[in-house]
Amino acid sequence: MRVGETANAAGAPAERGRLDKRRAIVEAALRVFARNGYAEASLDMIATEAGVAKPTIYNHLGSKENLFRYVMTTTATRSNAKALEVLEGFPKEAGGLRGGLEDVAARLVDCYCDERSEAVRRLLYAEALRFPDLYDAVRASGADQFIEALAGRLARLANAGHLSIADPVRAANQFIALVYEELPVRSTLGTRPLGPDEAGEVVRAGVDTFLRAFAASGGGDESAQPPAPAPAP
Amino acid sequence: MRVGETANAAGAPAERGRLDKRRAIVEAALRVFARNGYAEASLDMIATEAGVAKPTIYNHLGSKENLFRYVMTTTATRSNAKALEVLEGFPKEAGGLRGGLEDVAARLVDCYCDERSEAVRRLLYAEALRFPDLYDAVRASGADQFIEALAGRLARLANAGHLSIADPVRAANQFIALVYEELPVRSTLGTRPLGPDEAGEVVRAGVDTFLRAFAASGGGDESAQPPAPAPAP
Amino acid sequence: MRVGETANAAGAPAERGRLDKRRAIVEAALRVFARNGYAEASLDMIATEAGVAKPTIYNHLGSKENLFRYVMTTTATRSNAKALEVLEGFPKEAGGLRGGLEDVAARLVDCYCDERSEAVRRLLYAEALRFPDLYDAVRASGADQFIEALAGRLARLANAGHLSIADPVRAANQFIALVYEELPVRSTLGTRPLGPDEAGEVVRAGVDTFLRAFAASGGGDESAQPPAPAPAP
Amino acid sequence: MRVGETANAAGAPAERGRLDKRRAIVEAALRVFARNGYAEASLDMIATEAGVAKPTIYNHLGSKENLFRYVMTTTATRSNAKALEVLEGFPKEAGGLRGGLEDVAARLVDCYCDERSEAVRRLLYAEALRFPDLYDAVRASGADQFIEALAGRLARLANAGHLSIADPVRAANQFIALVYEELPVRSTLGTRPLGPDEAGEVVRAGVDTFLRAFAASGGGDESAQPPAPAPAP
DNA sequence: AATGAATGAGAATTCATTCAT
DNA sequence: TATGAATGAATTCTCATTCAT
Repeated sequence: MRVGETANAAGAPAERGRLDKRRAIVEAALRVFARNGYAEASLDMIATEAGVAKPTIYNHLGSKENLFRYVMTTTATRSNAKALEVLEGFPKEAGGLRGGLEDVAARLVDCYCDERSEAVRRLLYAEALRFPDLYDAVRASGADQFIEALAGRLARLANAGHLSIADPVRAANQFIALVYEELPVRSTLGTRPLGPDEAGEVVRAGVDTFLRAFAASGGGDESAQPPAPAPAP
Repeated sequence: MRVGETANAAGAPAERGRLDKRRAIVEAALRVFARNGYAEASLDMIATEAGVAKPTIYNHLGSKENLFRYVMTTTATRSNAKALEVLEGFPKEAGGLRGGLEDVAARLVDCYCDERSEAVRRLLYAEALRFPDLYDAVRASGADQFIEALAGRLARLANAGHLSIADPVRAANQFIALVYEELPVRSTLGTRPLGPDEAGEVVRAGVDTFLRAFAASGGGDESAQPPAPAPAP
Repeated sequence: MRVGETANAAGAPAERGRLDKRRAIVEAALRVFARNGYAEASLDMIATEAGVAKPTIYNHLGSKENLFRYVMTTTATRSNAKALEVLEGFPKEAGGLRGGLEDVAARLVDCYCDERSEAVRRLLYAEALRFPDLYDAVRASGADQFIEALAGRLARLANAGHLSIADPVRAANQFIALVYEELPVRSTLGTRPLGPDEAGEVVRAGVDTFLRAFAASGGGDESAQPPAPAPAP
Repeated sequence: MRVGETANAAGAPAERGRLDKRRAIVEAALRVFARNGYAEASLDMIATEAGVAKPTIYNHLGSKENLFRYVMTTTATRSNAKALEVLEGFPKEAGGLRGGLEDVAARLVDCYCDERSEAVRRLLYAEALRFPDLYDAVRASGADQFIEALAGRLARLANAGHLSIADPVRAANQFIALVYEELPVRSTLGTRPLGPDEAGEVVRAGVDTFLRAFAASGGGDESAQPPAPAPAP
């Protein structure tokens, strides 16, 4: 039994203990990698934090590199699932469009700013050269799917005449850029907590700009926000 | 006897060699850190690549950590200087506004995609937790200055009635987000070269969205781009 | 229901499987020890190669050290039995003496060059210090018995006047030295296959020298070989 | 400066200390390898026994494997030099032939039974599979040279009519086999000291058999030894 | 100022062995 | 009886750093 396996549904009690250990290892590993980066995370730390002996990690995951890959893809997949759930609340009509977008954006940003997501993002950057394939794998199982789904939602709104969008994929990318990209800077790459509603402000401003750009021209945007007062930098 | 950089006739040869070594060390260090990350960059590699003995690095820079800080801030400062130069070409009138913005954005993106900048960005992410102060230092001496300057330029255009911007700092951030943020993904965090004009497309689309959102409402945008046909993703 | 080869009605099936496992373990162990030496042979390898679980080895043989001892003495005993069989063809008269000795020597050398014998010899050398008693045990159950038997045969020939031998044990040792000792060198200690008839040449030359030295002085050696032309080294 | 180097004649004082350390490492390594075999010799032991820190071994010799190779070839080369010296006393005339051969053989056997030689022999056997090339290298720089030299001496005696030898290389091999090969068995592969004159007896008996076989036929062997009384096995 | 040499501390990984089932 | 899982101990090797020159 090795890495890729999924638990057999009705596990024997022994199997149960085994899976507990495995889970403990993976969770500890994410924490330790997040705190220290790949190179400076030692298996000693991970073993201690997981409450298992070092060789147990090797029994389960094979090697440090493999453990890292597993932790990263697993975590990214979980994050992605949450992000996709967010899309279910995507507005489908013009009525409440702004509010709907803000809501979706806020919850999306929440996913992105989750401690684990931030950790994965930092680690991907950090190890982009050591694990070039990993970035692609994580994107494929994560952000790319999300972009596609978001593009589909935007296209529907455009088809219905509520938005004016030529290239939905690009618009999706721009949407995310507008509502999120200022935040890593403000949180020092997810290292420092954001102030209350700091994310909210960025989200509202981002959605505002997005709607200014893409709201269907004749479009009665019911609640065109008045120019907000400049927040402190 | 230490002499400044102004026409010192005599006495420099020894001092000259010393500075050469220091420069060689710093340059080698950037390359090695960029390739391997902080933890896996060994002073042996750096010393070899710089053509000096290991203790010489200590003589000049004190410690690995200090060398890293020095390399990062120095490089970031240099990058920033280039970015600020770009702003000098910023358009000041409505005529040629789109072209001017595209030009500025293109050159800015060029700076951001420079090998050294990408390396610094990756390293900042990677070591955000180990060197939390470093991120702030680099931002302060780099991107923050640039944002402020860009915000100033935008504000001038707004004052002149060419753009409609309530919060120039936020608009500056959004400008950068729109014209740049898609690129790291496409280049695998600066690890893979971009296709020809891949950056150009992103830049044009970003400026287009920016102008849709912020062009002064009555504003005769001389060349309002028609909705582009959707490019292949 | 599995039945043994003697008509034991009841009780054997489980026992049968057990013995099979034991045999599999011992055989796998010999191969693995031979390939890797004692220290670098892991019980994992042995278990895998034997097709059993690691603890099963402990159930059967107790410990790595004990397994090693058992494998070595067992194998040596088997080798010895074969060598003793060879002696049954030992010539008993002057007629065909040379041919008979060559024949015996050839078959003896064959035993010595058997893969398993070579392995045991290498392992004995390798572990002479770690298992000093093992060497004696293996000698006692192996080569020493053979020397004694060979000495007996030579003594009989001497008594019958066909050979002139003062100390039969020493002569036996010298016989073996003459017909065998060049071979380990040529086969890199049993690690490389010998060329065709490489062993044959050494054997013939050895027997020739032996007969020159020990043929009964008046002795009509029926086929005193003329000095052979020097073979290529 | 690396492995193969020989000391520069007039070493600076610093260089002197360096060479001392290197020598200490190599000598300690031979002892530890001899006691424990390759696999069970740890660099910790070697470092401790040499009185240096572990990394110093790596600085000097690069890796455990390389250290082993170096120790083996170095030691073998030294042994060989001694063996070749022995040949200088080789008898050149019929007069005193037996005594001369016995003398040479005794001193040769002394070389072979030297603690270091025995250790190298054991290690070669032990690691024949792990380091197949090493055996050849050691033979080439050691025993093979000696065999050739001995063959030359025997050929001279044959040319002069004092011996009757068809194939001198083979005769050289047989000479060594006769005077030496019984000894490893008696000393448990060099692991146990030989009794007083145990080697002497084997040597005399070996030379006796050799001369019986190869003394020039008409040859007045001045002191044809009477058949010795059989010694106790 | 620059360097060759040396080292203490710590890294990943493997192994013989033992439980609990 | 046979086994999957777990582990303490030990291995090779690397690294940042310091001396003596």
